[in-house]
Amino acid sequence: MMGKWEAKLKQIEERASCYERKPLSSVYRPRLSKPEDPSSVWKLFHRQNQAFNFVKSCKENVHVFALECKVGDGQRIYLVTTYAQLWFYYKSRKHLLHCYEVIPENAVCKLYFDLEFNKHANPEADGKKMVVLLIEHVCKALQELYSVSCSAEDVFNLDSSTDEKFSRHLIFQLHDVAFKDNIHVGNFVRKILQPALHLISSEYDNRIPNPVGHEFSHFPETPLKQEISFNQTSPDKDIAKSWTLNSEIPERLESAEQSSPDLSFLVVKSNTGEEHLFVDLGVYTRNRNFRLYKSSKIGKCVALEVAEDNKFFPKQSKNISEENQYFLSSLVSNIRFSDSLRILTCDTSQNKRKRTEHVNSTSSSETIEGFQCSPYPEIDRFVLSLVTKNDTKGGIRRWNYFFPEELLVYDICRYRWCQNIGRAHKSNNIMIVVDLKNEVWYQKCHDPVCKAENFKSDCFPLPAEVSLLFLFKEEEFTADETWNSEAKNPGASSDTDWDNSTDDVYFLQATEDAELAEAAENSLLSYTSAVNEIPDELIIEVLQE
DNA sequence: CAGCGCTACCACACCCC
DNA sequence: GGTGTGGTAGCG
Repeated sequence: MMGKWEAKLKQIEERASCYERKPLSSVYRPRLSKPEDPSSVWKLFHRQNQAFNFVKSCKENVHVFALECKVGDGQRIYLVTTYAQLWFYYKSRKHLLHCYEVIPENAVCKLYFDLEFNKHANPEADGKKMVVLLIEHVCKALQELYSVSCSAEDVFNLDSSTDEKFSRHLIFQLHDVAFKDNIHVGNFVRKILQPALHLISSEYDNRIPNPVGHEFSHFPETPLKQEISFNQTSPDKDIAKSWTLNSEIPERLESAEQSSPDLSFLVVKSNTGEEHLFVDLGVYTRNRNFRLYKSSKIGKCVALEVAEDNKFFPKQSKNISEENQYFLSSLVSNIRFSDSLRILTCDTSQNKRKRTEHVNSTSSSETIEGFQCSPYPEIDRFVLSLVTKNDTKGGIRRWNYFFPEELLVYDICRYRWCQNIGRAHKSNNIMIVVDLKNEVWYQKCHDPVCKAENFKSDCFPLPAEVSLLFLFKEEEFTADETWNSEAKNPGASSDTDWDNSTDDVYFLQATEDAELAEAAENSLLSYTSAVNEIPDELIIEVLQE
């Protein structure tokens, strides 16, 4: 035991001295080149953190990929480049044979599945049929929980089977729909597969109370989990409770349609004879590595290829080859912005409770605002001025930047005035969308009714000072060393704030989490606690539960 | 010189009947 | 025996 600690300590000391010798020398300082120069980005890192920090400092729309090293022990290095450039070197399949997409935490992503079973242990299992049934079940659940319509033709079906193993990846190509991040995808998948989980573990049967008597509600604000007390000291128990709560919804839906879905086809045996699910539930963790189309694991020579029963065919394009289209479709975190993009969420009630607790404990303090700034403090201030009328002082809950369209989307809190209905919403928040390209702003909102009609307010011009500042941002760019103190104090921002801005602006989805992570970079020890302190309140999309 | 993020599992301590 | 805690091996 002591040896472990000593080894760890030594490791940390070594790293510390390494950082001292080369203090953040990898901070990327782009030249002030013309924007139309398509400068190439191709950079390797030994550490995932460094790769993501580089992405943030990079003005191109780049992504992190993991490459398996020659040594067969699962060691990886991290490549940062654009999708286009990766494909250019990747397509010949002479290099980059064992490549993984890193699905970034907190990034919007597609619904995806990793499916597998051992053929010898399940001689009677018909893999293709199981895929068909699973897709049917998932589509039905998407319809019932989110009113999202899709079918097998929207599911990119990739095969990596061997004689030993049936193995597939499914990547759902939903139209104008994405999940908030892959943690939410995991919550959704576990939720809709609960009937199958019951079949495996009889323990669950004892824990789940009869749902009769609970009212079904589409809204998470409904206090239907009031009876559950918060139990800080027992995380395991908490999880069990959240399962219990989540199980209420599918069971009620089942009873509503007079038939409970038979998910017994999902139960397979492992080579040791234990019962498992056909669906691998272990692929929904932060920064999950997901093998790329046409890549193989390092020890094996079986790559992911389009399955023979795949029914998804990407749109033909003049500029992009069909193979490239398949490649782009296979990328879980490759989400194109569209004006009507819907972000689906699926929280465990455990997380919801945590968030509510946190809001309750901090909402009165000043600290929240400090973390709610985007890299554009001037625009933040303008947006805040828009959501301040009389006594109502709105705030910025979080912001997203969409690279190709140059859109800043602000989620507003404490101010719900909606131009569509001419009054404030009772329980749904609004958004302010800032279009940097066209120098206008408009309002949208999270209310299901407004969403259903795809409401978007008239466009209003951005004030001259905001537009002008944006024009000058390239010139004003300098290296940033003063980020920490500035970011936590947006009110006192000066023009040096633009130094920070260029860091995060081109990130597909930058949240306060990402900012904090960077803020804590100089202090590795404070990283965890800082992230835990992020104030985060109720969910955006409210169609689930 | 150099991966990452979990979860299942174990050993142990404490508590209560 | 039940329950919580801290630490680790090993899986994906």
